Amino acid sequence: MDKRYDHKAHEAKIYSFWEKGGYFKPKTSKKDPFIIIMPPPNANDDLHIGHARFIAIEDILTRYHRMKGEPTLWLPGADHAGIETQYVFEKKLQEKGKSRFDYDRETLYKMIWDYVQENKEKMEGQLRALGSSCDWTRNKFTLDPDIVKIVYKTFKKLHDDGLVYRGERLINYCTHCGTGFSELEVDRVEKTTPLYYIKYPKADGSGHVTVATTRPEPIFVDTHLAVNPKDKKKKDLIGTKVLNPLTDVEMEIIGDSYVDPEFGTGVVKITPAHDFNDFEVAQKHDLPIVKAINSDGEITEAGGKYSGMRTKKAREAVVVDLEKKGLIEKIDKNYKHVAALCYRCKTPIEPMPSEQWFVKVKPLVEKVRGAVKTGKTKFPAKRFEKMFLHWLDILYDWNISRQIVWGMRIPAWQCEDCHEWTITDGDPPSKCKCGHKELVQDQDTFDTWFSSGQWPYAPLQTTKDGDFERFYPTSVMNTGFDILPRWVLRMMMLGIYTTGEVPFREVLIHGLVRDKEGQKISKSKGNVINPLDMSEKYGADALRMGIIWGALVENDISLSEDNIRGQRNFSNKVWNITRYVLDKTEGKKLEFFGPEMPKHTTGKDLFKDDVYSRFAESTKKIGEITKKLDGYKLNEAGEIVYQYIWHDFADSTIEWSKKFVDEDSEKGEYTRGLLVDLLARSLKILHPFMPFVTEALWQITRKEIGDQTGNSGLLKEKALITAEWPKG
RNA sequence: GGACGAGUAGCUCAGUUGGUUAGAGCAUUCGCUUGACGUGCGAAAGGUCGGGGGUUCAAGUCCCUUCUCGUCCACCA
Repeated sequence: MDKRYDHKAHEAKIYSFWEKGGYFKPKTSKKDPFIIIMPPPNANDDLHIGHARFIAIEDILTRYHRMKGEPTLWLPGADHAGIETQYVFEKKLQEKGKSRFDYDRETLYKMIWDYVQENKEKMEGQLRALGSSCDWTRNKFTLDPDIVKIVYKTFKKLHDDGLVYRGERLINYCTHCGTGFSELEVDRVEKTTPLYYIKYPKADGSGHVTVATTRPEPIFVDTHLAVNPKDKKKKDLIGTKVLNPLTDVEMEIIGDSYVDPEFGTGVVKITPAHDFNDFEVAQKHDLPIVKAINSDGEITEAGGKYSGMRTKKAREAVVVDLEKKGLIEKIDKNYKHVAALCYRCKTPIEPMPSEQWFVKVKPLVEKVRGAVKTGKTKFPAKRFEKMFLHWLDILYDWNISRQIVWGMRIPAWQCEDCHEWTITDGDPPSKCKCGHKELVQDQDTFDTWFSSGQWPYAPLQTTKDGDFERFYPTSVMNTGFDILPRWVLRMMMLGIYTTGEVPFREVLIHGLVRDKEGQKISKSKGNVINPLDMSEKYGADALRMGIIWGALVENDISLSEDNIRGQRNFSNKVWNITRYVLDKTEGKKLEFFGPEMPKHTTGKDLFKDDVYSRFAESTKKIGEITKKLDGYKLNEAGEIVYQYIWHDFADSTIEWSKKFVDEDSEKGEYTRGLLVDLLARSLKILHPFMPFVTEALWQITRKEIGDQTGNSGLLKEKALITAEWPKG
């Protein structure tokens, strides 16, 4: 054996030994299965350090349960990631001076498809490099035809059950991405914007009413103002008329309780087409909804002289015109308000009236709430349960249409004659209910979360016969808190709706990976830690241990290269422990107390007492580690393993052993036996954390001294990955 | 405006139901080199557990209050 552990010489070989040997596949056993569906990484980029963390977490759990003899499945996959991928791809096009409008739908789709396939393969290689023990024979992609079929079926079922409707609603529209979003895909950022106080002349010429607004540009389509009927000072205005400051058209003042008398001037202009509150008010009062802004972010034809201008320019022009007319009372330039931005590209979101497919969430949400309250799905970290339940309270109907090409095209066809929609589970209908045969498919695709919301069951229904029955509901869903509403919530809604059971029994939330100063990692800060570079430099084992070390799973973690280097040193320590044990035992006679705990001789034989207590210490530590793993305290489990192997086994027992280990006496034989026993146990308990070095050492140890261990049962398994987890 | 989390050694973090001298890793200081490993070994130093008050025989741990960070939510034009 080399003096040092060289991870490059072993990792790839060990991985292919596992994969070719079929060790990642769930075995049959009477025990309850353990299954994690991997949150499918987006197939549009390399894995980043955040992926490395969830890979470490899920692989530790998977390997631990596999060693406990449970039928264990970690199911890998990749996400087409609709808007995300289209955004990344469009950036690439931009670099080449092109845009999505230069290609027809089919060509663009094909180009993104090829791009994604290439990335997907690369990403899968990276998952392997980090030691992921997922079952590649069950690998799935969200756009696999059988998955798409399932998603379509769900859509049709929802529609047949009256839970999907098409309606004109205000949606969150990003003029840059060219698509609408659900409210969960909108970022809110505090911004300082001018607040304009605009005078509306009263129609009877008796003065004016002042309105405060941050958005003067759509004033020309406004037809109403509103005040609070409970506002003593303002309520007399209800029913009176003012003139539109830009068009001089008469506008009526209405009363609605949503107006806050304390804010601004207590008078609000109503722009139903571009503001969610105003839209609601307009529906209540049956006001006209006139679009002032189109999907490119330009003023519509209704805007007269402003039409064609982008909103920002139009605003400037409107303000200039109002100033000329002397209708601006004042401008508060330090007004802070919360702006809605596209979560993808940070362009301001325009509320826009549009026809889209919506899912009624109320009935689905109630079942989700029930499942959480009754503990069918648990959150080991309680605070996330609270957060989750809060989300349930504030959910709106879910807009699932996206105006992008990349994704699953919605299986809905509109009749050119009667304009009725026909929904199928994928195949185009031959004719409309009215008998007409000319039907046109909806141009839109599904929200990615609509398909990934079905990920806990869709792959299982397509992999192997019986998988779904065997493995659903899944054991643990591990994901970041940031997609708790976007993803976990959708999976719960759709999972319960489609299968009648919760999609997972526990939701294990993990925190962010931060740099060593605790700062968020971002390209712009230049503090990116590339997991593959780290793995290349210090070994995948060191990276994995480093990335779970020092913080509970649910908390943010600060990762430093020093930390990873420390773990590399640990992997080397284990290597040298094995080297020592093999050096002292190879070809020598070994004696074991046997697989059962040796009897304590209580002072009659001091040597045997020593052996006993060293063995007992390991058993005690194994018990602690097992308990920590069962409670998802991975860092604490890892730290005990580290502490035990380095300080108890190496620093204490190995140093002690040097007194007897070379003797040909009974003491020598028992000492050597103890070393082998503790080595085997150490490799086992470390394996989930550092799979490569431990498996490499297991193989070497078996080869060197496997036939000396007699019927002790130590080292009996051909592969450590499926060796039996020791009893604590 | 609400809700939540964090504040423990120089740094990053553990400390389950309150119970001996408060722990780990990294960093620091000192000392060890033929004999598993210098990616090593041995030792040391370092904390009035954010501040204040309370409950208790006993509080980092429970209660109240306060300060400082951070996160999430919210339609205030």
